Amino acid sequence: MKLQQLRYIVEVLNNNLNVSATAENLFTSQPGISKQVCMLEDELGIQVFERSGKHLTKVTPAGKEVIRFASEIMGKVESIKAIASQYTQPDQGSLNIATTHTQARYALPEVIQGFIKRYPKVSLHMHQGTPTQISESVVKGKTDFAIATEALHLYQDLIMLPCYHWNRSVIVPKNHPLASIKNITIEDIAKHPIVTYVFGFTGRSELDEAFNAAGFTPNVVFTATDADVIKTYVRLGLGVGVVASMAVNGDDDDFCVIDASHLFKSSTTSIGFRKGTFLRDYMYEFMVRFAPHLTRPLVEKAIQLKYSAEVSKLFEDIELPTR
Amino acid sequence: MKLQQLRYIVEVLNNNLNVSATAENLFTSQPGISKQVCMLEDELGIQVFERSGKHLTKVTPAGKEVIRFASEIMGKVESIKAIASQYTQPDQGSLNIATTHTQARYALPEVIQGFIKRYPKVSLHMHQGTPTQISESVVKGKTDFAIATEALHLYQDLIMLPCYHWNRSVIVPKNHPLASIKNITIEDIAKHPIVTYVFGFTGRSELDEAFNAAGFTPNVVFTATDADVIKTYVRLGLGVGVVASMAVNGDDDDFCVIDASHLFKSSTTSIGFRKGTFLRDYMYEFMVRFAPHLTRPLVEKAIQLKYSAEVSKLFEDIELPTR
DNA sequence: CTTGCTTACGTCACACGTAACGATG
DNA sequence: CATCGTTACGTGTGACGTAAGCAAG
Repeated sequence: MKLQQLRYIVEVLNNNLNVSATAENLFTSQPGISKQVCMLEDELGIQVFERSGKHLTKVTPAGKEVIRFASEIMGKVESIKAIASQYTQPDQGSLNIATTHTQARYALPEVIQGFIKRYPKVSLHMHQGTPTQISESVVKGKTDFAIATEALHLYQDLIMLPCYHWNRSVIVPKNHPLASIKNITIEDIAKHPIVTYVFGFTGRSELDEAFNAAGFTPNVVFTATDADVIKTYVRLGLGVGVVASMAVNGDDDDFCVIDASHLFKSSTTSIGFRKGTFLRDYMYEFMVRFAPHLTRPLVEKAIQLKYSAEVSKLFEDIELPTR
Repeated sequence: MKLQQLRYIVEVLNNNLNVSATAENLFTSQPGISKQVCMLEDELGIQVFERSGKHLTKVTPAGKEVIRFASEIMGKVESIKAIASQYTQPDQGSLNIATTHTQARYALPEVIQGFIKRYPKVSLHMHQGTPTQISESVVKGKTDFAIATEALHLYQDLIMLPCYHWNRSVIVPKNHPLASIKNITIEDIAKHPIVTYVFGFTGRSELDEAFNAAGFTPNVVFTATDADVIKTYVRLGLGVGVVASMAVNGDDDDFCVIDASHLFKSSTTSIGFRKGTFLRDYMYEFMVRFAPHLTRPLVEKAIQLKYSAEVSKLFEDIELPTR
């Protein structure tokens, strides 16, 4: 059994069982991969992939389990390299952050600015995507951190640490009837068409929940994955916008911004990373900059835990900031 | 980076930094290992081992971390092999159990008899040792299961599942003064010299605790690691024996056996295995035979957890047998 | 007929073993 | 001087790339 063979089966799966594509991505020859995969299967005495003729059609049950372990092994190999770099070039390396537009646009800029100043030699990459894509990218080891409000908790192989709570605001054009109402209610909003986040994004579920609880059905006429787009359509008069408050804290003085923290349950944004991987010093530093309560000892303690319930417990007594 | 290189550094550490000894154990040449270790160090750009001249003296801090990951990788490599065997020869394989004399002699025979009958092709190996040796042997991946009352909980990389409670009995020769006392107390026992387990073995700590709590100092004149030896010395009139009740449930009619379950806190024997390894079907089967409440779904649930506190919680509502 | 996996074959790296060398205690 | 790790060198396995063969949609 060779490390390459394990890498190959993992990557073949990541490339939808297309060996040719895998070969291109790994900058090697297609027969090379094919042969190594067969040799591994021979050595193990099992098929990892099912074949119809000469095409790989799917992964066998045994293959799934093997690939799962193989993937963990590759992760740990990366960790060993990271350990080495940590000792040879503590201030150099790369930091890949997978996150949503909301975080990238409103929560992260300041943190990243400070981080880059402190670690100018670390090359920082932002990968934007849906919460699901984000989580999977971290699980697969393509990115180091996932930062999102949704979906992270669905992945058992992620360690997920709460960072901050945030609330929503309602935005309407200045001449809109809602602009003059005091103590706005769900009922008030329900009378108007709504423009907000796509389902599965940026705490969208809390919105639906609040309407449900109040006995109304929200008339969502338009959804987008980011607040900038939502704002644009609110400006066009398409409806009432419901967005994260941090997205309207700035200089949007062509809007009327109505705080809605009393209407919707606050959401929590978390940072997640892959279980069992080594974290560079600068990664700890990034976390504490993003969420000051995530000190290194606390994070290390959380890493020891595995079950999300235990992690929640650890954070029970910690006051998270609200933005 | 090659799997062998990782195996080599792990094994060199296991052999107390003696490369020659490592080579012998791995049935390969000493220069081969030496070279691969150097090559790995070159590739990583760090020293794994500190050298004084040409002797390996100790492991560098970076080396410790690297070896930790390397060891996990080797464990997962074994898991992949186990998965393959599970699919090719579900009833064949090996089962290595590390345990203490008490378990091997009194708790396991029946279970093992049944197990061998069900899985005649599985080769079963018992490794006797101190609780510490047992735990380490599992942590290092040399054995599959650790079964013991003590020390297991000290190892973070072990998943440890409670199996059964057990109590102690006092044994004295038939003509001994204690033989005629009704409702025996700690005070009664404290008047006599005591023969019991070595510290760190078979729930010895509970014995000291009980004496302490009652305000007496036990006069322990002789300790042994197993009940058979203890019995022998009780027969010689050396003192009063305090042993696990399961060790005297048989045909020891030359003794007076006095139940002492009201005097000492009961102990719990656990089974432990290495975190993150694949368990063969027959391993699950072994566990459920040893401790009927350890059904496969329950064990799988426990595997998901990582923190011992969570495991304890999982078993809170489960009634363990007492022997 | 195109896409895509496998087989065949030649080349080159490299893992391993033997033997000699050198350092430590 | 005995133990033990490194260096030197020769050999053979095997990983990889190129080219040809062949099944599926």
